[in-house]
Amino acid sequence: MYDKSIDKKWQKIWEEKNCFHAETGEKNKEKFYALIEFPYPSGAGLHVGHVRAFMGMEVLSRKKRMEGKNVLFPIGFDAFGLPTENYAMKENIHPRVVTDKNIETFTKQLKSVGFSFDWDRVIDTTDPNYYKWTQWIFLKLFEHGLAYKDKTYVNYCPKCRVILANEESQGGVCDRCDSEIVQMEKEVWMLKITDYADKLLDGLDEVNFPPRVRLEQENWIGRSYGAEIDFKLFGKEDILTVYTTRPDTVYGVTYMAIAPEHPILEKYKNEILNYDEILEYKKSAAKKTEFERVELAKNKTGVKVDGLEIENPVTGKVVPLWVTDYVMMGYGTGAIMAVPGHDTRDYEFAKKFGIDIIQVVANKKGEEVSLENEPYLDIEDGILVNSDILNGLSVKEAKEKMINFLEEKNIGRRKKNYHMKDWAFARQRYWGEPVPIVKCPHCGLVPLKEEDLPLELPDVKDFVPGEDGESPLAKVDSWVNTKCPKCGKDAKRETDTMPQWAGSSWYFLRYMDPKNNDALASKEALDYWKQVDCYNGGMEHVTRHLIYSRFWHRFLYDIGVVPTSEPYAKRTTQGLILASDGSKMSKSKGNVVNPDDIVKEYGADTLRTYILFIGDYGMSAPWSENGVKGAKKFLDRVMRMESLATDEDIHSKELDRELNVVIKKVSEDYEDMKYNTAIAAMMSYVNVLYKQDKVNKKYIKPLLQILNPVAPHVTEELWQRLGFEGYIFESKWPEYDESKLVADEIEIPVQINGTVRYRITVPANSDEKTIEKIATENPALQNYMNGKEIKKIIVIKSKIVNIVLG
RNA sequence: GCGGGUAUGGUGGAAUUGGCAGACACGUCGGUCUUAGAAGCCGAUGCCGCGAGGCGUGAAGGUUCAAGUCCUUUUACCCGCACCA
Repeated sequence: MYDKSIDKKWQKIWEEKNCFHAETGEKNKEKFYALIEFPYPSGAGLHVGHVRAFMGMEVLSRKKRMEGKNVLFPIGFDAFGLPTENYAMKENIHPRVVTDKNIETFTKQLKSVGFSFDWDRVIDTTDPNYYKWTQWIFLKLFEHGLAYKDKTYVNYCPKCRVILANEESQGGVCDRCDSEIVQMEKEVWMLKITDYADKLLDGLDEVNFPPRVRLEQENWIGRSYGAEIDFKLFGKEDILTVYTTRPDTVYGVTYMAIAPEHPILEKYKNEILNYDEILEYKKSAAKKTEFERVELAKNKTGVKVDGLEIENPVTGKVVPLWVTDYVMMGYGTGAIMAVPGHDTRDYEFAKKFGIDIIQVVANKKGEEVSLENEPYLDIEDGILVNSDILNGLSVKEAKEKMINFLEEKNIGRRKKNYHMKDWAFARQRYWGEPVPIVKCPHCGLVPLKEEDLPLELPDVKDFVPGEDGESPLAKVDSWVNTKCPKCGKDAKRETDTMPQWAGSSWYFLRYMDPKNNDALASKEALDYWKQVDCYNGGMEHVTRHLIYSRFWHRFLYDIGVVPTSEPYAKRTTQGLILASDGSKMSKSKGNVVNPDDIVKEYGADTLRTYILFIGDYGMSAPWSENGVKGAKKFLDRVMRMESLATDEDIHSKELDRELNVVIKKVSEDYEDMKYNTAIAAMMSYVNVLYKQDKVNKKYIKPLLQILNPVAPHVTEELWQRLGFEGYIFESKWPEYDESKLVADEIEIPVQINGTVRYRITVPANSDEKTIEKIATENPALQNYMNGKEIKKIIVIKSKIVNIVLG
């Protein structure tokens, strides 16, 4: 029986021996850096989802160590953030105290599952010795013009009283509390991630990410190729620049449209005859929630601007200007050239407001098509018509020709555009890294000197943020008031803190050298560990943490701090664990499974084995209490092999084969993260051993070794009981013997017209001719002949025979 | 609306990429052990049929000697983005 009391015994030994510590710079071993997304230490404690997410790399790490690699498998805590702060406010405890307590709980829980982390390298993003370097990177970004302060429209969550990045307000709701986001104009710190859009896209070619991860990042960055065109305000000096991906359709422009927030409205308010009406529209548009905007998408609204007209610089044609909220200030230039003939939105708008619709792209034969009910969108093989110099060209040719024309005439230019926006990098909260910048009335924004880092959070009693997005730090006069590092005169500190994603954007570098006081990590450590070899985490971080950290890392590479351009060579993802009814586990539904309970009742190895056996690692799967019992039963059977084991000289060709097959299968499946089938193969092997009265220990020893990464406590215990030398975790990974994988004779199914009818036994390496002969000579064939003749025989060596009768 | 994914027994899930569908496990049934139960061990278990046999991978077509796997059409659910100009 697997008695859970052995868990503690081995965990104590591993801890005392410090077995899983990785030494930087070891020359005679190949390095392997396995990374898991470090947890946020919430009060809820460890979740079975964490265990699944960590187990993938845990198995790989233990295997690689046995294969003689120098494995870095670290753990830490991403501890800044709102939940801790909210809890601290509610209970009136300092977030430092809450964080320390939660980290302690997590640590205990992680150790009770038996994870083989390097506990000497634990990091905590809220430790000043850590965030000193988060601030240092910020200063470098500032120095290189990638951190700037700007007054823009930002996403604001009224409930959390905090500004959110685009990535944190997907779908128009707050990442944290699901409240509706409002747009607010505010001056905040931004990081110029858009400068890195191309590098982030191109870098995807250098790494091994799952296709859907790659795709989501590509879509999120959203690069498009097109042109900017400078339209003229008719009779004025000003121009109205638009961005379009379809410069070929410029002859089809019948009106122009701008976002309600477009500055040109303010500038020309004295000449706009219906300015009041437009202001009214602007107000009502701002009031619409994200939800309403999407819901009402089909019903376009807008107001015509009386008093301003726009001249098409290519055709000279003058068209009306409209204000509409289907044009966004945040994308392109906030203004579009509307081509209702070939754009769905423009078409709907034109139909509703009775604006002309002109066809400029015809089908591939050059025939115009009816625009009665819908726009013509087939750009694949369309031919340009009604377009003067572009007539007769394909869409692709016309685009090129028009862009060249625009650049020649200096009325436009080739332009790439991105969906991704700059990163709003400020939170109006206490529990975050202070921004190391001083606001000086004389010198402007002045960075702190490097030697003055870390800029520590002041110890305060009141963490409640102000009503209108004011940071609680603003209330701490003694901290806010300081001297300008440049001129020495009175100045004030920046009171916003960094967002939660700051600390996690570089933590994988700190693991390489976690206690260094002179650099984020030493050059020696960075050069040795280079980059993460395999990084496992959730899909939910693909457009947040994974983009942010790739951005920071690429920046650090560009300024010569790190030796590789990409932080993660390979990315893998685990699926969700659902509740037993298939719904999501959630605190409110009360269906969360606590790993502690499983460890206490069934032992750590049961939890580990079950979670890996639950299904395909990348797919979600429902929790099953019976499944847990099944895993326990398997481990019990493994333990009971003790009574099967013998030193007697019993050998079997069949067992030799089974053993070599299972070693091969499990070794390969672990690498492919197919843990469920690896465990199934080991179960089958155990079933085979149970058929024997006695089993020589040589058939058990390698099984324990390949099972060790999954069930380290059980295998370590049985290893010791069977008297094998040393500890199993430091034994050498077993190799399989290729020559022993195949049996002497194999059974091959024979199909008649595609249905299996009988089986034949042939020598393992028989050729097609021999197999055909044995198959056709089998008397069973006669039962199916019935006067028919053999039309064809297909023989697939060592797999199948199909005899076609007719 | 666009992009991606999934669908296989009573259940969770396998299936060298076109070659025995249902590995492994749960559940159920039977046997064994026991005074009895539990645990263990052994066996059976896709569906219909007494049987020969037939039918079976969301649905409908197709290609092929052979299809869960490839093609065409389609349905449901999940995930991501969303007026992307």
